[in-house]
Amino acid sequence: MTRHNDLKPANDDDVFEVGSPLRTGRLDDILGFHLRMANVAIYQDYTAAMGDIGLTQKQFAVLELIAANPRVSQIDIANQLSMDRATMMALVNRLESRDLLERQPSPIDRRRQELLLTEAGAEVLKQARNIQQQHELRFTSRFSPEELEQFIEGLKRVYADIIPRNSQTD
Amino acid sequence: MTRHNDLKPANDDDVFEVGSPLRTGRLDDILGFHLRMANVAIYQDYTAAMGDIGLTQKQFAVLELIAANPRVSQIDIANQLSMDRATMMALVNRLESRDLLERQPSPIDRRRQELLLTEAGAEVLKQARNIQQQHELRFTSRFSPEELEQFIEGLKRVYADIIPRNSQTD
DNA sequence: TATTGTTATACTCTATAACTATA
DNA sequence: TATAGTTATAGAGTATAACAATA
Repeated sequence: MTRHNDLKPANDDDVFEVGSPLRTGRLDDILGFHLRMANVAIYQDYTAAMGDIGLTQKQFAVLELIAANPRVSQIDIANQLSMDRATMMALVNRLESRDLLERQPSPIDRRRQELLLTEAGAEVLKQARNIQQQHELRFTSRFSPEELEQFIEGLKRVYADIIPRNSQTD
Repeated sequence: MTRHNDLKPANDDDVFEVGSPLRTGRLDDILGFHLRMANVAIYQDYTAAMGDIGLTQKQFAVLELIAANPRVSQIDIANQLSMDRATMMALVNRLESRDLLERQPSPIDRRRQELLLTEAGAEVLKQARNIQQQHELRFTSRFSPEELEQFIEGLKRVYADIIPRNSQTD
């Protein structure tokens, strides 16, 4: 229950008591640390909420991208999400084996497989959207509309120059 | 290079051109999506920057927490980072096998192992901090001090009620 | 030559369950 | 009974490299 580590406070601003969190030390000054913690918090709530459906955040994003861009290729989705082709392949395989999407060879470019939601996929996506909305609200409700807009703008600033991962040399 | 998918724009605000990113559709309204993209952007830059040292973000955080809380136990670190005990175990094993930290049985509570940085661990942490600082700056430089403070406050709001994962029933 | 899909391998992280020794 | 550490297993994501078919 309690820690035996309640000694050696680093400074007066950072004393801790039994049962309190650890000193975060230098981590507290690191943007990436807070970003990761926020991501973990959302990931955990998302996963718990989505339990029955069993769609990961990435899988959900892929289904949404296919819904918004029918007949999109794996590589375009991968680039959009800054994922590797091979990772995308594995992810699409999983969704295909659950019959949530299908691959169709492109008539224009025969290297390509076009991705389409199945009826089951569209149905699952619909259910997932509802759950996601509830989940989302548990976090967005902590912000005023103006705050939220500004916050999301900050997030976009962080990933503004994110790199497509399947471009050049291989 | 180009996509063959340049048809069926969803609406006038969302037309896309050849070579442009996909339509993100509903994803654009999802806080968790932007948070994950921001996290991916930082993760990729971090990983590239930390290449030679080979410390993951989590491993770096664990070393920092040990540095700030000498003789801390695995479970306290796990709770602080909202990680599972078993995951923490594996992570500490990796760091121990690289001689970056050592486990010492607690004289007070013999169930516990106290964690301490080795000299090599302290040295690696020092190097990692320098690299991390350069990396960090590539993102924080996009914010004014006031913007950054507000942005981080938002992140903290998101993970304010994050759950310790090793508390109750198991 | 470059691109898309594909397969294979290896590592990390995550989640769960169970066991042990200690409290 | 509950806790800390431990072990084992399985699924998911990530990174890299290579190959075939096609552009």
